[in-house]
Amino acid sequence: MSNRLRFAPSPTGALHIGGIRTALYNFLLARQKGGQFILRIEDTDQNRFVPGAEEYITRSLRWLGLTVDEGPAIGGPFGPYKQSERMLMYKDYAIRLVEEDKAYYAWDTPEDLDQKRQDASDHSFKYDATIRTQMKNSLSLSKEAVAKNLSDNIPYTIRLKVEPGQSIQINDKVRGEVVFDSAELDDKVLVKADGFPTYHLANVVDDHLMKITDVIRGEEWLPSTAHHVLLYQAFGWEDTMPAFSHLPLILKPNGNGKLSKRDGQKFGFPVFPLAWPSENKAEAIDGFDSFGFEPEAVVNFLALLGWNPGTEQEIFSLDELIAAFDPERIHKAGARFDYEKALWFNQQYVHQLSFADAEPRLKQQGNEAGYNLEASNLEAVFSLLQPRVHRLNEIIPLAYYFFTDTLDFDNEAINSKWKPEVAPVLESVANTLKTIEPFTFEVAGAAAKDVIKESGVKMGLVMPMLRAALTGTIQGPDVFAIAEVLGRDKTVERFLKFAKR
RNA sequence: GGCCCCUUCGUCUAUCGGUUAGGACAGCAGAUUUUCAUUCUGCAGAGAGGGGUUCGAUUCCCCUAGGGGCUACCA
Repeated sequence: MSNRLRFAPSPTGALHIGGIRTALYNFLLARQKGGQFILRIEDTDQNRFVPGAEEYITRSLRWLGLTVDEGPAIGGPFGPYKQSERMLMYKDYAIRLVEEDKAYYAWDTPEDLDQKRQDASDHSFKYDATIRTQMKNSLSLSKEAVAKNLSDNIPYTIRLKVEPGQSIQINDKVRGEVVFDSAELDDKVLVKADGFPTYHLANVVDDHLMKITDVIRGEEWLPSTAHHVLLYQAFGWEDTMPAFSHLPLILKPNGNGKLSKRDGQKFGFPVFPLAWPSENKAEAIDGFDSFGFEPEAVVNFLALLGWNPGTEQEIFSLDELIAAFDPERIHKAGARFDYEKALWFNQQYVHQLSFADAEPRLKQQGNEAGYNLEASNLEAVFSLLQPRVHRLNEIIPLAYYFFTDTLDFDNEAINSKWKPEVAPVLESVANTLKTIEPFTFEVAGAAAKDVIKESGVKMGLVMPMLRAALTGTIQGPDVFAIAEVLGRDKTVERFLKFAKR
């Protein structure tokens, strides 16, 4: 049987890059093994549901090129793929466990439990074998009381009956053998009082029903994996239990703890693939897309955050990643998010971009900035600026002087270098360029340099002013390369105008 | 507090007992670009600490320290 992997986010908001990396690793292994990559929406918590989150997840995966084989939008042989649409079955599975004495009904209210937690001095309260006979459940109550509670429809939870004295061994692809003592485990809630399953139940049932073979998920799930193993055993599914790989967490760039939503806003870099639009501006969040990142670069960067193939190759296409990926080479320790390195990866991809790839986006960015791009040679502009930027969306602002005649002069920098004797030189350069043929950067450049030399004014004084005349700033691409793209008329006009400033 | 995981340059990492501990990002210096960016070259920079095992430990084991996760009727 082929490998079946799933990415199972809960739609509680924008997906951050930790989740994206999890999705990516699942995708890579599925593709490498010729198996299926499944999207399952785990929306069993009604309170945390966020409208639009599921759609955001779908859009993010599409943007990154992680195509889904089975999922809510496209269906598949094991659907539905949204847990809220699979509601009825979970409880039946749990009740089956109750009937086999592997789980039980519990009528303790959240208030009861809170009280118990407060009564215990530290964090010592644990709903487990040592305490369950003192609680309100179908193990401690008389048969009659249980029957009455049930017939009275008093809301209950169903808890897994964890028997102490067992050693639960997990063979994790990343971490090796991890052992838990069942005496340390609590009787996890399987079904909540509202009838919804908890993650633990729904996850195990669905992974079994959807024939999932490999579970790749975040490290935060490692402790509860012991419960999941117990569940597989309770259901008699241990033979088809998936292989587990628990991923290291992505940490804050500096300081302690895992990367959070807030870090993006705090440090000024994206932590989400796509921008999360919101009418409330304070809630709107930037994404790698709105920062001008290439999806391929994000994939490449994330793939190498916590995993590497053991070679010195750094740039990987998605296909190369699929070929090279190996869960056993996933690093164990958490990895700090490094925005500078992400930028570097993006630069590598931006420099590889063809004009055909870039053109539609440049046009859109130009239009959004209010420029009319039609009059200029966008392809030439692109090739001039491409090697200079880390992100595609830096080009239009940097190249604004090709799209407007209203220059934004950097007067502070210009005035500090301006000498009056430069003005006549600018004029003679302009006059020379009026007739020079052909108007290319080599020919025009050579001619202009001759004029400057003859004038006796230092080259270092004139050149910055030529650039300032064309662009408004004293840094940027080669002056005559700009001039060629700008064309003879505009070049001459700007030189003359600047000479009279 | 308890349980579990982790620990190589500032950061991401290679090394599967014997290496001048390699690479990348960032940093610094130089070259190119009469600017800036790019590009190229070079420099600097690491095995948390302590015990073992071994002829030999970054590598295996233990302890300590530090970091992280979990400890919800959230996922």
